[in-house]
Amino acid sequence: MRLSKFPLHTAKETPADAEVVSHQLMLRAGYIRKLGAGLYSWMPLGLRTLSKISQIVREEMNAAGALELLMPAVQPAELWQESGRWDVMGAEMLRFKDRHKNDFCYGPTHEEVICHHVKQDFRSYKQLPINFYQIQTKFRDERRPRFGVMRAREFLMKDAYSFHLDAADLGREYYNMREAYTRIFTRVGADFRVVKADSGNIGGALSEEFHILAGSGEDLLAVAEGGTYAANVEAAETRPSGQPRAAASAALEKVSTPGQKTCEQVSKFMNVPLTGKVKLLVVKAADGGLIGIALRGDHELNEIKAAKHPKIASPFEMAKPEDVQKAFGCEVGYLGPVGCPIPVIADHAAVEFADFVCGANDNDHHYKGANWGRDCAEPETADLRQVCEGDPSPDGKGTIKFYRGIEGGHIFQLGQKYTKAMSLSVLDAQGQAVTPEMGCYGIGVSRMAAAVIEQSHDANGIIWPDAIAPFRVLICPIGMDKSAAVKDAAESLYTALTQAGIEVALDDRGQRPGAMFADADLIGIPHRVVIGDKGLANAQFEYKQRRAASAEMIPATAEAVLEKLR
RNA sequence: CGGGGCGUAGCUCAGUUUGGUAGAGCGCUUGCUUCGGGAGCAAGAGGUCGCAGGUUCGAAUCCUGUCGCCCCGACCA
Repeated sequence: MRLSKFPLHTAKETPADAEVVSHQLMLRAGYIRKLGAGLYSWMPLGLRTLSKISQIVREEMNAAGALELLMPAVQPAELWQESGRWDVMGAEMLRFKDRHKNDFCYGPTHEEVICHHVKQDFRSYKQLPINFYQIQTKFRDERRPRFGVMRAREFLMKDAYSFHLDAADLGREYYNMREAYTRIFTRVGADFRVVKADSGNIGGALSEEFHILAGSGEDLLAVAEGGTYAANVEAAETRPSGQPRAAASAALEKVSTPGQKTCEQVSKFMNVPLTGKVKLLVVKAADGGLIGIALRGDHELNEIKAAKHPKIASPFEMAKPEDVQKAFGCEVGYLGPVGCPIPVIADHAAVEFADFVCGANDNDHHYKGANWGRDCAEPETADLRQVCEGDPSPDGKGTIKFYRGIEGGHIFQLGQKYTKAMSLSVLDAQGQAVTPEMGCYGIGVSRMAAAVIEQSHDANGIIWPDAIAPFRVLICPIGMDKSAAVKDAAESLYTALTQAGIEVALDDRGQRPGAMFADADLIGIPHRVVIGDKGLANAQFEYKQRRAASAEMIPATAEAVLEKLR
């Protein structure tokens, strides 16, 4: 590609509304342009990278035995009513009517549609297993789109759906996809981790996320140092310590603690560590009433775990302060398990110590020397808290450390949730109707481009891995319009590399060197060849890898350049 | 959804408090000089000041409405 014929709209100044580095650089380098909130056009330069990621995904999905198809982005409401998600999805799903006043949505995902098609054409166990995928534009009306294409409303996604006769075969395909994803993320050049995940409102049993590690990531990951455990903190388990609780040694004593409402305040006021306090949260119970959740003073509730507890309402909802006042006769801030008027579930860690401090269920008062079993009932326990950095890994191997990550892929074993809802069945070898097991596997293709930039950039701009760079090599001729030697050398190198199948760009815009170098660094082309009279006098090109600190001189031949690309 | 902020040239922003002929830098066009890390000089082009209504002799500026965009929050015992 000759840059004189290619729209390279780079900017020196950082756009005002871009917060994260990838968004800033993609705008400055002209990869994307914004159309509206969470809506971006991919300009020719950006589309080259986006297409490369798509192609890697496509190649690995094909190699893994999945079959590409393409479904409509617009979907009729009936399918969603059938699965029961028309009412569940909420405002995130963009809905509209056609001219006949029929309801439609712009597909946020395609479980319903693929189930519909499998139902149309699949009758026999002999036709299973099958894995369909597509690379397609999705729309999710995010409550708050941000970070450019990283959390856009419209985005490019690879979504795959597999169908199986039994759970064992689903498990096999799940690991097949896990392997394919690992190859995809590796080829794209990302530093990533596979972590256990919460399956969210998609449902299903087992699920894992592929996270691209970056400090700006929206997700917090709990990874075991010195072990293999890794999970999104949303899903990271905690385990009882296994240490027996010390015997009660102090008498229960009510203490005046005027105005001390938070754990931190009480801890400081009474001079006890946060780890010696039990806090009580009041939430909506599954039966419509209220239920207390006891946590150690320094721990935080994991709402996702709470919502999964059979006695706690799902979706999770904190009790209103008025309702707490009515039930306890005191303000939120003085609640505790001793003399608690509602049932209590405790996190494991909240029952592992004796002589604790807690709210007295009386304004401006706390208890000290409180003990489970003596001053209040031994509560039911469960894993309800957020994992902490430094916790032992739940599998016993290693210690938890936190990382930030950008979710680039997510794989699920859905089981029969959708196949059942959509009344899908095939006949097995015995002629019996069987509901297939289903898996689904997504990759945020457009997000991945931004995530790689978050991970790979410097003060001058993007640093693309070779595999997804819009061009692998950029030729910068110095004084091309003045020097016939430079022009000839640049043209013949350009031709030779093109013929060798290398994606090469020739900066024939007639820019000054500084401007060419600044653009080269900003758009992040991994290999740069500078051709000038000085070098040619010694039969040399200057070669520089984008990531390298300095350039080197190489023989002025296409072979020498190709050698550098190997 | 709640809170805060911003809409003025392609981009980044002044100007609004205190109403009086629309500004700068970058970018763009032309010419000359320059030419190894975003050149210099000169001459230009480019804005119904988000939109609608109102107040006023006069509105980018004041008032009302509206649309768009951005940020923060949605863990509290």
